[in-house]
Amino acid sequence: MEMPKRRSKAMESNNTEENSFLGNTPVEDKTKKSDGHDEEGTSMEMEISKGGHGWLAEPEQTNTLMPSSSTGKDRALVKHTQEDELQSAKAEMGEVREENERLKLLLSRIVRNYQSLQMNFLGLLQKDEEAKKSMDPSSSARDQSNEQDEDADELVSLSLWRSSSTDQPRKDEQTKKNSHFSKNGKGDDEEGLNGAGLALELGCRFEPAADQSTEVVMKNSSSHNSCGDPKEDDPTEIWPPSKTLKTTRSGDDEVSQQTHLKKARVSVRARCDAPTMNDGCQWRKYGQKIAKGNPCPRAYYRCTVSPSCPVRKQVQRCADDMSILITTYEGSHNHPLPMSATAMASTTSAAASMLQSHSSTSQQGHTAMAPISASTNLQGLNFSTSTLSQNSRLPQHFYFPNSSISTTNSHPTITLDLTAPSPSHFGRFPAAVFSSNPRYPSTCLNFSSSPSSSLDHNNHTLQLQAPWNNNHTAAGYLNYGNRVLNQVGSAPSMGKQSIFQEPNNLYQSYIQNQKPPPPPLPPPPYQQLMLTETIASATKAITSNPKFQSALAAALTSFVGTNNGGSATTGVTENPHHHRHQSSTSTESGLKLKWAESFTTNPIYPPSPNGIGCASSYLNKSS
DNA sequence: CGCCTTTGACCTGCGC
DNA sequence: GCGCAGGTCAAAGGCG
Repeated sequence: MEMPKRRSKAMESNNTEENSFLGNTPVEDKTKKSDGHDEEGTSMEMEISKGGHGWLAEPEQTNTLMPSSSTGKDRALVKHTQEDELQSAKAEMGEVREENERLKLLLSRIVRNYQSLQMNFLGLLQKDEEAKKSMDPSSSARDQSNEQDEDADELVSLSLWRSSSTDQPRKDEQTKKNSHFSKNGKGDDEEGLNGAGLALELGCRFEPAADQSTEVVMKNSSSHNSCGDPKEDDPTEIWPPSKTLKTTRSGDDEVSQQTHLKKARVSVRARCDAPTMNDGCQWRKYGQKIAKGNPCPRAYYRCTVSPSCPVRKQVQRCADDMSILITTYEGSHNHPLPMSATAMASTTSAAASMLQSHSSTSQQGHTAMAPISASTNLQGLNFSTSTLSQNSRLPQHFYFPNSSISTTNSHPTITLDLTAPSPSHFGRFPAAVFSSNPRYPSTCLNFSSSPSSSLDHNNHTLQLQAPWNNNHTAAGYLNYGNRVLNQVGSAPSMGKQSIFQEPNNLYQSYIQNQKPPPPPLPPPPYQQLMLTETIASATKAITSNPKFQSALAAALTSFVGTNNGGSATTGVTENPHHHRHQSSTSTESGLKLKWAESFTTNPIYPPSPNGIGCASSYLNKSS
């Protein structure tokens, strides 16, 4: 256990050296880029720089067109210079155009793939409904129905891996997928691309058996975020050079890799009155500790779905706001997950992968900024890691100068902030707040609402509102818009919350004063809407709404500095079954209308006949 | 009776 | 090397 640590230290220094440019200013990045080598994504960076996006503003450009007023020589010189600049600018424009074309292509692929999945989903949905209808008292019918239900469940799970809509036998599919993960070294085929990374990665579909599967799981789930993305199979592309060094040097690749991966954590901040968030998994508490700096005890849970499951979670109330529950996940499940747990699992897995990406590119320690991989797979915030290697070379990142809300110093932590402090709703995009702890980058994907719905084209943010707390479930519906946060990172999520949290602070104070311990009564059903739902629903809205798709395209255009040779791995993954469950089985009264409203524009997931747009009933199965 | 939580002890890693 | 803090273990007790 010590060795990996020491190695990782060395790695960090290595990494720091290799990625030292990450701390450079955008201008420096630009300098690097403009020496003629157009690696993937470079032009996009340039586009961003030129596009008026504040964080990549480029002062150089402004000088080139300075009017000259002196002699003819000077004038000629200036003119010459200007022509050069013009030419280079034109060349850059061309590159940008190419890049845009590629991204358009990518987007269209994503859309096509999505539509295909949608068709599949609808078909399955119909089947399912027919099966339910045909459920009669006869045992045979029931058996059949049950079988179908099981199949459906299985389909759900299996489909999570699908990056195409093919209907292969499920068992085979799963097997293939698993082997595909570990073996498929190429992926330039359509399936690999599949909507250019439109992998339905929900992360936790592994053969629940072997001990060594754990290692595979760790590798797959954390570094392979998009099953269809072939590049992830190359460890050197997944891991920063230093990390690769680490694993190769040790001669104990899997163990050390796993050791490393275990350190990656995903922290979820959500308002929740319950002692723990219902994330769909089964947990057993194995310890509790008072952590320094927080009077609230930290509870340690381990996943009990499978005895060998390495996943741990820590639950702790936020010291500043007791209504906020901070749940930190570590590890990846090595067993099939309940439906209700897939979204969270995929989210954490994906976020962890994203974190790995950050780790690979921002091990600068003192730099309180974390780059973001531009690849945002919004199935549960599935941030593809396939562009890792490029990220490490191409500093297309966002820099946010703030420290993280992360509570750990020894683990790279990504924080998903799902606090929903304000009932205001429209025009939100998740705000990605990036920060770092002293040693590891920490990323905060802030899903909290923002005080303003104004449009600002300097940033592309996505905000989702989590319907966690009963007190905020009035706003517990999803909205999206094209809202931009200026200097998102300049205010850490906590601070950010404080900006627009006043009404809730009142409530929270009230809560804290009135009932320090969470009420023992079970919350209304809609209160149990879990992160899974929020994320999945967000995904739903994200993927189904053309507006969002265009927004996504914009985000891609702005964010994606890396493009895998036209097969950028960014993709919006879909889990049709997941949606089916969510959209068809809801019994939540508080949310249903809102959800329904949110998805009214969604032709794929219309509100259920009874007007229920989104459900969490499947969550209750496991609770 | 079995499962779960509690809780003190112990282990490990990290900083000084 | 030492101390601190985080994390885990495992016995004891509670609960259904």
